[in-house]
Amino acid sequence: MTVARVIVDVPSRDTDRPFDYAIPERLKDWVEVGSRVAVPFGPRKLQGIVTALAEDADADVDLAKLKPLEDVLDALPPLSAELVELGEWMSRRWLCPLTVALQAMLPAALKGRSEKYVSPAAGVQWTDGEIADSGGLLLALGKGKPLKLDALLRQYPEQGPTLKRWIRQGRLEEKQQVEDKSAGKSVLTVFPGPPEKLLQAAENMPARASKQRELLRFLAVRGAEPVAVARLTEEAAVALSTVRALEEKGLVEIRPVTEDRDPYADRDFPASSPMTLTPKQAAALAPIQAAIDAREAGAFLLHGVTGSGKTEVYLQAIQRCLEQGREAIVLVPEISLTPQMVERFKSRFGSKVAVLHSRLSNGERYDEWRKIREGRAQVAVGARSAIFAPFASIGLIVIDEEHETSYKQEESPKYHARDVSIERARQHGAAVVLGSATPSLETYEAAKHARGGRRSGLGDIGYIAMPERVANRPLPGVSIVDMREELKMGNRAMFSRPLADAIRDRLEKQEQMVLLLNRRGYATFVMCRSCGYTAACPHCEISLTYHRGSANLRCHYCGYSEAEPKTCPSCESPHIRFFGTGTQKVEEALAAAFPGIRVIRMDVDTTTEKGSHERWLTEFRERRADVLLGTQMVAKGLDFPYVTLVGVLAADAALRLPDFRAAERTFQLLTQVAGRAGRHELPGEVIIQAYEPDHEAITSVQGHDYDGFVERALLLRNQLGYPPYGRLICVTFSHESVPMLLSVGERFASAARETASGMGVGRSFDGAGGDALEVLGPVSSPIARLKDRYRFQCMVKYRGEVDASQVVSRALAGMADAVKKGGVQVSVDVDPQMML
DNA sequence: AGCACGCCGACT
DNA sequence: GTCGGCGTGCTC
Repeated sequence: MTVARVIVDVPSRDTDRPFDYAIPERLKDWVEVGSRVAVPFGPRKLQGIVTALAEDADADVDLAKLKPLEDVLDALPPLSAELVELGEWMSRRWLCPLTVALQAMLPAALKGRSEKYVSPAAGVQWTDGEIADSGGLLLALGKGKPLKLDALLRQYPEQGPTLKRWIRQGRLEEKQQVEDKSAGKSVLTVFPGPPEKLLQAAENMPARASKQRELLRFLAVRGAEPVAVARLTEEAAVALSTVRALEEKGLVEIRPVTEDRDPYADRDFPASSPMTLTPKQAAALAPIQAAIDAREAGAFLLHGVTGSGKTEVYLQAIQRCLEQGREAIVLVPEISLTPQMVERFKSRFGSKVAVLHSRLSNGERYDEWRKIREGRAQVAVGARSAIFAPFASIGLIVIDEEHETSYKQEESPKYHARDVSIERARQHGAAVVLGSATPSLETYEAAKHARGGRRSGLGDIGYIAMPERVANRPLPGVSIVDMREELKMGNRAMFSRPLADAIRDRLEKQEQMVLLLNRRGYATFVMCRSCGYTAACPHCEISLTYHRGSANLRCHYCGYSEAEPKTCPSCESPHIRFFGTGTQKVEEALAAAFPGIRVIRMDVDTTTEKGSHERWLTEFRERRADVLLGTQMVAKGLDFPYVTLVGVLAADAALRLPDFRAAERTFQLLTQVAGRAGRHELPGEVIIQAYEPDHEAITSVQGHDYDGFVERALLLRNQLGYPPYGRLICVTFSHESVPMLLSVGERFASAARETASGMGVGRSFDGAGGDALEVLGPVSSPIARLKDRYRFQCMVKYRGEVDASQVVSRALAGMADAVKKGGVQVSVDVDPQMML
């Protein structure tokens, strides 16, 4: 008998293995590897994914005792055998439960949690007293429709015990159902009759019915194409009743239609055709096309300076891929997934493109996802999770701005889309293109062998350089201003004199500017100038940040907030002040120094509203503002022809963060933002303000010297055993009690060391070459407390061909019971990107 | 992760 | 005596 092997949706180590189920006759034709199913699991009902079909049950389970699958939840399995396999690989690679990996591949609409419903059992008598005492609960239930248990508990909190007792006594019936939120939205749609008939009817319409006559003529001209009621009433400027009146006369038909919510339906994308490539672009495209033609997995680093025309290379590579009947995935960092970006792909490939980004509603994203799943789209453009686009035959995966940290997911599964892309490409025989002006050191090092270096963890990566801008436009001139000198000269303003002069100059010429406030490490926090007290979250070891709008202090980690203090809570001094600089303050300073200046401020506060990001950029593009001021989000991918000045405030703010990638990040950010200037006819200029102007991360930007910066950085990484030469796994333990954490941490550290030496891995990390693994810690985490739990971490640092994931998972398995009993939470981050 | 089963304190 | 506290063990 064929059985279904199912991974149930319970994200824990205990249940991280397949459970076997019998397949009832009625579901036989529907169950496949990758099917989403509802299964009974103990006393409850859960969602699961079929990961295999087997001829016989697992050895230690009785075949006769298997429970049957309850339902197959989709007509078309949401995952394929290939994606299930990819999930298994992820689970091993990033040490997460398989269900967590699989879940990451599904659109939110399919992550149906199971819900409990309650209804009165048939034939049960209720006394008047019970009905009265239940405070309306029984009356609500008496309406016949089963109600959600958790909603009832929320609505009638005092009735909780009574409710549970009745369920136990069987007087109330409890049913559990796996919810299916996947049903498409239905839209009321008008189906007009033939135009001649409509025109004739318009003639015969009584004189008073002018609105109906107008509508009939409108429809006749518009044609027989069905149209949504809401759209029609808007376009024709008529009331719903007018449309209904035509329906009653049998002139149009109205019925609900389940249709895709195309978020770009109301936008026209002018068609674009492939541009003639520059010789450099053509030279870059050739090896990529050759790899696509060869249908063998392979990866390239496309190292092109800002403005070198990488996107056109992507587009033509995708073109080749589509010509072969294969599909393509394009990953873009979330914040540069702007309409500008989308437009380029939509213009070239039209309806073949599905767009996946976080600003879509769950329903909209599900519709885009379905276009891919059902073969109606061949190109997926999206943020990180689009790497799981359910294509059948991928020919090309592009990762634009591959150095961006947003490709690493910070929650479990803590995967890196770059690594996933290489594994997926291996399964499909596809080409991977990693594009960047400032490649991550990992990628750069992996590509080095192609320039005469050696191999590394990412495997063999080809190297393609595009060192010049299109049309030989020069890279912008970069000057660095030493803010300490400015201070010495008596300038205490936010803007140095060179920057202020340049701003004034651009205002005069009516050109545009981008101002970047590097706020990481410079967050606005509250400090008492008398005693040095700083406001911190009482649950997390985190400074509270000041929010002017609501006049309160908030914790960015747990959401805790308190009123802004008037006096210091510690010494009662009134000299308590807000430190650091926010974009608001810069905006005010700009207005004061340059009267009449028009500023668009973009940061988390002004771009949370849906579509606001796009609106601001459009406004700036149309030159209705002089300055685009913002944090990191103004640094990426924007392309405005009239931007001739880029200013950076506090360029070195993040340099001293305790993260070994601090310099790399700073250099990348500065280079990226510098690239926003002078991308078209007008030449660009960049002014960087810094307190540490001699730091290499800053001076290298001046010379546009990526290679030099990176070579020196790599040397340092090699000496210290940091990535890409050594690799890291960060294991964090959290608990209310510090002694408990210390003991668990010590146990882990010694277990990991023992496991490693049992596998024949040495500990010495000094000297060159060879396999080695060392365990650092336990030490207090950079975030020492979060939501009232203390945090300690151990860092596993290793080099060579060590299976360190295996070491960590074995060490943790050996202490699983102690960890569980003690209530210690463990979180593992393989290849952590953020050391904070 | 839930959820049930199971074994100990404060109430009708 | 019972209701309910949460320790522990299982889920095909």
